[in-house]
Amino acid sequence: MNEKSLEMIELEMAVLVRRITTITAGKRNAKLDRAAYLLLQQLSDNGTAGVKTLASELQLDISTASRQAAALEGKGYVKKTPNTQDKRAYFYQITELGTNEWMMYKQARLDKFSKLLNEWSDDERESFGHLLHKFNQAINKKM
Amino acid sequence: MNEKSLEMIELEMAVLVRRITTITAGKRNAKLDRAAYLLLQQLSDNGTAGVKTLASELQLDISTASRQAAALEGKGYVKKTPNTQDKRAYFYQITELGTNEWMMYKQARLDKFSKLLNEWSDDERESFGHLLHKFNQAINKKM
DNA sequence: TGGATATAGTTGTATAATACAATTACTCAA
DNA sequence: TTGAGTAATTGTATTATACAACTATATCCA
Repeated sequence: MNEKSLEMIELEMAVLVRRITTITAGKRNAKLDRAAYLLLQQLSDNGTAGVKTLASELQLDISTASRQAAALEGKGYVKKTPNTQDKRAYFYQITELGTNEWMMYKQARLDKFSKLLNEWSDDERESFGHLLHKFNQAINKKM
Repeated sequence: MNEKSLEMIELEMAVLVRRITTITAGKRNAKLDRAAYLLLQQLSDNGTAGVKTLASELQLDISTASRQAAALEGKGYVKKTPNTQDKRAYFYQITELGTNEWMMYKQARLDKFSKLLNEWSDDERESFGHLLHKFNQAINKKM
């Protein structure tokens, strides 16, 4: 294995996380944070789910997922309905308001990425997306 | 611009940050955290620096950099010497102990990445490192 | 030259995201 | 029918961060 590439990935990954933390830290006024965004994305993609499922999909502790879901419910972005089969459990479902907010937030993110990457070639963007996906899969599989 | 690639990057980036947060969150016993690691890296690469410089290089608030530097000084990983030219300021320098810890932490990270990426081709690893670097530069320039 | 302004660093305080532990209410199987 | 297991919530602690107030020093200019 080429050690130089490995070192580059290792370093740039640390820097990337630092930068993204900086960017997403200051936004006090934003209606959605990254965690909420991914949670809504899950519900939007896969329909209803309970806290346990959400936590496992997002690789969060159940308690964290529970608080996030409760926060989103408070804002009216998700609806919580009791599971009549299993009275311990609930179904969470994204609301129309939640869908709207989620789509607006997503569009804002897309705009930001679009500006960041507007000088890249189509090849580079495609390759980057593909490799990021592959990397995330590797994490899922191996950690 | 190919919208599909953009959407892929946007989504995978959110997932990546989530995964990395999960990975780095639980490590109570680790001697270094990511922030400290980057700070030591700066001092290791560029020699001495004051808090203000470190903060600006890491894109942290000065107060945060100050606390991190103080924490590292407490552990004996950096040495703080007064700047005799400007008595408001100090020079921070990595110690031998700090260098050792930093190198061990770095090696542990490299091992982890090595395992994650061991099924990738050299081309993929090189390309990923290069694109990550390019992305970080874009963030630096445009945000 | 001395007072106003700027700067390096520290410390107080607040916030956000998280994990772990304890608890509650319920389910299920022996 | 009771005891082990489970879904969710809530209490508590930790960590990383930013912003604001402050201290000590430096610099600038009238």
